[in-house]
Amino acid sequence: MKEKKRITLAEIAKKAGVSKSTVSFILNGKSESLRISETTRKRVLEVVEEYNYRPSIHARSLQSKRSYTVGLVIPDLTNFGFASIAKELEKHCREDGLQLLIACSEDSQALEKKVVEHLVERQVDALIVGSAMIDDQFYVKLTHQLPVIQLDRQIGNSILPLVCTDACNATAKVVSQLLSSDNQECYFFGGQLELSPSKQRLKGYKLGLQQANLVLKPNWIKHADYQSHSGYKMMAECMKELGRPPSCLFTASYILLEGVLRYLRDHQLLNCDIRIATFDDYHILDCLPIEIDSIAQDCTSLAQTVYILVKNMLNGEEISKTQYILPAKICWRSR
Amino acid sequence: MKEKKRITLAEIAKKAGVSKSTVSFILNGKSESLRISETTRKRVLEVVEEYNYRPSIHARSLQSKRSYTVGLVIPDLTNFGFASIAKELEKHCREDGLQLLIACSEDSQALEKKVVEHLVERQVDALIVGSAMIDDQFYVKLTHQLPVIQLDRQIGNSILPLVCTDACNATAKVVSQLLSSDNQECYFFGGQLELSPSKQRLKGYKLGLQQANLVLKPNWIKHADYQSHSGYKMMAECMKELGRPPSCLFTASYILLEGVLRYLRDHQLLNCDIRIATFDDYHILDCLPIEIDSIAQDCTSLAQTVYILVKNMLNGEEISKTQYILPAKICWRSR
DNA sequence: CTGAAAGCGCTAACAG
DNA sequence: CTGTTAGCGCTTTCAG
Repeated sequence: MKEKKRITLAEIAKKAGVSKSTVSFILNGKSESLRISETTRKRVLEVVEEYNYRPSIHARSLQSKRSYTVGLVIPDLTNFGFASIAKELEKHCREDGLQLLIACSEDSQALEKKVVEHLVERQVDALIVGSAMIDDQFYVKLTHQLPVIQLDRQIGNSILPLVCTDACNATAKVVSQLLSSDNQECYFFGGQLELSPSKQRLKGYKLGLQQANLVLKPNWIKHADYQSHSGYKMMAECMKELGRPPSCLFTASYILLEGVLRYLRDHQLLNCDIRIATFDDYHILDCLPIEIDSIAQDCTSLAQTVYILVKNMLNGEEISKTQYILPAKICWRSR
Repeated sequence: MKEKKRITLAEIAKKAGVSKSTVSFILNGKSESLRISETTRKRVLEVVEEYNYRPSIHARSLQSKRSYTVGLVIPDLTNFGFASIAKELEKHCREDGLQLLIACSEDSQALEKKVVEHLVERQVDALIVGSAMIDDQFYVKLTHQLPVIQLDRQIGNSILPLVCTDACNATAKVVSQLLSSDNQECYFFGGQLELSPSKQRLKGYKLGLQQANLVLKPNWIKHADYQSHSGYKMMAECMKELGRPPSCLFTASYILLEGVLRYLRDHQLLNCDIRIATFDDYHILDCLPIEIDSIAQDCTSLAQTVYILVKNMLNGEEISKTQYILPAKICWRSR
């Protein structure tokens, strides 16, 4: 591994017969304002081209106190939604010469704090977090150093900038549709209620019942955490209560749905009379014997919106609107 | 956003009443070799603690010509396997004070080249690539600047370091099991044959047939690309050829399987007599009416192995073994 | 229009 | 054992 040392600004300057600053100005598009002659400009650019010169990002960062990086903290990269957003964000960043730094918190508050601190040490210019915290104090403090934006999840009633999906209305719509064919029963399986998305989904569920003129029975609502086996257990509980599968069910996440489906499979109930809808959309839902309506987050818009927000904040622009609730997309399969 | 400017080494030194180098040495664990007195050491560390001082990574990078970052280029972050590996790698890196920079190539050679160049500009210390290239020349050149490691995919017969899954043997085992109950037919649906994983899976399929003493019929093998609708189309073709579903089928990826399942669903064939096995494991396979054996990559081991390799190369150690073919795990559901 | 020079914050010789 | 000093490569005044 030969350490072919990179060529520097100084060397380029010498080869082009000008001074370092001239090269620097040209490279940073300041030739205009400084009225650098077209000939020098061309000559310099040729040399730059010839030697395939690339400025050192570290030297620049040191100088400018910017790192040209953006931190993204999400609970889990293997979660399809977060992965999609990460992927889109990475593309946006790259196109602007920024670098996205991705870290996972695994939904642990302690780990989240740790990875954020790591990113801050790296001097990220901005931070985007899908947080598992229940108090935004930690992030509010950070705000003195860099812009912080909440993604997908709101910490309490934090007024920090936020971009997330309108889970409530989509859920309501899906749930009331579930009930349209005169069903008189609809269960809700959810995860940790502390998380803002959970709250919104539950709220939407209740709204949906209301819209269908159905009075909620307390035992219809079950929740534990977003794990497959929790879905399985809730289904088992439900069966015990009813002696049969519920006529309608809304699962607050795909992973819970998996648990439910596994239960049904294990008990030969895949062809029973049950209507299901779920939050999260996966292609596999097109392949199941049960027709399951689903709610898809618009990851492209989420990523785009959050990115624009980041850019604006980095440019120090005054932000008027800081909270964005984006509509979800409903994938109807039952009709 | 107040730019609370960070405290510097120099200030710490002044506050502790010592010189910059003393602080630097202490912070870099060189107190031993330089026999710095325990008292100064303690005093300095106290000041560091008090002001919560963190060295500037950029200044250090500029100086040391290392960026303390590792680049990871994968085709797609929303692919569960790659996401898992990325997640694990990120953890390993973070624990060592490195930062993982993730970028997606979307399986485009042009884009891959671009993102790699971006990462190289960022002066990543090492590069891990799940490449879509068919020629390793580009990477061999890079080798002069930094260590490059192939992950999951081998470019041609490239002798660059490689960590991947033993798809061949796992596939053979699964295929021969499919055929165990005296089936006389087994189709193979695959993706782009240029990609090394595809080759290995096909090879394994053939080996599996052989082990089951079945003679391959050319029309059993179909391939296009790794997209759901390709799986759908191959299945349609197959139906046309046979007038019925094949008795056995191996899909070379989960995404192709999805297409197949969608076809079966659309044509009310989910309960027909078909045996399927697939590469890639997903939990949802536990929930389907068809019992599908699957092959799971051991992402944890892949990540760990590739990380150890990276570390060794970064330490400039002589690497004796550079090609690692890790066993896959088979998830039996049919028995 | 262009060049000289002063840092950005840190490391590592080299002197004491 | 500790301090001085010279850069790392780039940006940016401030003088020509």
